[in-house]
Amino acid sequence: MYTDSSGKTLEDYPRPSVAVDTAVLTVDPERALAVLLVRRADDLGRDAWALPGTFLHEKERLADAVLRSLDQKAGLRGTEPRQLHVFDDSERDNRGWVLSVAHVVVLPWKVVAPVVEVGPDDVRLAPVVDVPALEFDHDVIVRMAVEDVRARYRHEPDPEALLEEPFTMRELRHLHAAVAGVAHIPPDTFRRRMERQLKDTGRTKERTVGRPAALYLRRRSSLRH
Amino acid sequence: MYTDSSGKTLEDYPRPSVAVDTAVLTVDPERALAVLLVRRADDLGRDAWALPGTFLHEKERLADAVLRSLDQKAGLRGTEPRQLHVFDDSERDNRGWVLSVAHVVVLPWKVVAPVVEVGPDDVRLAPVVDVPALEFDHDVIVRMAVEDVRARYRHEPDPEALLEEPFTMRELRHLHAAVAGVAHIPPDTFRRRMERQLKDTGRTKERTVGRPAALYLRRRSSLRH
DNA sequence: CAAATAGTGTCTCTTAGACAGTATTTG
DNA sequence: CAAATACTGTCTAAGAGACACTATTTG
Repeated sequence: MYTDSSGKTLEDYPRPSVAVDTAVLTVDPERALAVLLVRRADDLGRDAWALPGTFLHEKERLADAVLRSLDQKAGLRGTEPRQLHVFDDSERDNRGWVLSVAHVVVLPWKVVAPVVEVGPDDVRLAPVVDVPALEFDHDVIVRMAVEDVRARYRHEPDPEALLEEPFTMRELRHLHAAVAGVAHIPPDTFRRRMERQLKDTGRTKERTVGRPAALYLRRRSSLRH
Repeated sequence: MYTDSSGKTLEDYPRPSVAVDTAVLTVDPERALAVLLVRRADDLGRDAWALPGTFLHEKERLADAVLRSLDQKAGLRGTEPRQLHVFDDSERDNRGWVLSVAHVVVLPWKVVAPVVEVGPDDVRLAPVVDVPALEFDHDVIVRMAVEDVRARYRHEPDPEALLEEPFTMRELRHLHAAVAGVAHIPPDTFRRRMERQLKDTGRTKERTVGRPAALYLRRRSSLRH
């Protein structure tokens, strides 16, 4: 057995339980940024809402634990979790000493909709502007997740590949407004900022009211969808 | 004992060892951004270099473990660690399943100098442009730490409070050049960007060659120093 | 005075924002 | 044609970068 500089072995150190908790964000048809919540019986047996999470399995990767918890709790698959922060207050979970690695996952509405619409009663979406009180420090995780995603959408067109390609400038703009949480983004300046970062297909959207809109692709087309 | 939704208790889950590893960055008198390394006997008993780190104690906060490891391994105190990332490859440490929470700490040369100059032989600084091969994934941690600090210095004057107040624009500019890893920053545009974020003392530096320079304070003066 | 350093005026370029105009479709 | 939507031209303001100029000190 290898030892560290003090001659102790790994077994000589206390080990915390390690959990992952995930803010799953999506944009609903009303163009609101929303987060997925799961029902959870709290200390007193009352219903409460929390983010989906799970404890780490033996030698499991954190991202795999995130995907496993989303599959088990909400039947969601195939995503790319990003780490946000480790919550390490020893009192944060009254079951014991639990570190939680907070993650964010962004999914298209098309993927989330079936889960919350026809799925079980203990999964729901809440708009991020109106999240109910959550268990543990999950309110903080939601805030960090929203900030993270908004920062990523600030300068790049749809970095999470929420839109199906090809898409129009209008669709892209509405998506960015939803993520940013604003009602309106000026179309002309938005176009000029984004156009150089997109690939023009040369095609236009057919059978529309008004002048047909050009169709674009992301430069680095996502493998998703 | 509280249980989770599956009826299992905390003890039913495997628990990884959890470590912290820290990139301590400073700017040396030659104006190079440098990282603190500690000597470590590797698998074969040969000398190798690594970042200072330690295993978490019972219910200890991560930031406290970072401070404890810096005190023990290098005699450094009084800092504000920031989390960078959790490294979770189960094979990353051949002693067993170890999660490592990487941190970055930025310290003034005045604090680091005594440790590396008169301190023990198994602590040294390496310029970040020329870091030797490190144990584990510590090379990656150094890269992330440097990126983190550079991003923080991009738009704000000395956010880590490396300079003692008051300081001149020239001192601030040289510091920012060191952090960014460039030989020169154009003085006029640098001044215009930073001046509005500083508090002018109205005083000037005495007994200098050339016109005396104005002395500035950070707006939100640090509690350190 | 020369040398050295501090600081300013100003030009160009780029970009965001605002706003009005032109272009192309449906019905 | 009107209505609707897509797109462009152009003005203004702000900021970065470059460069020359002025200002204030020491010796």
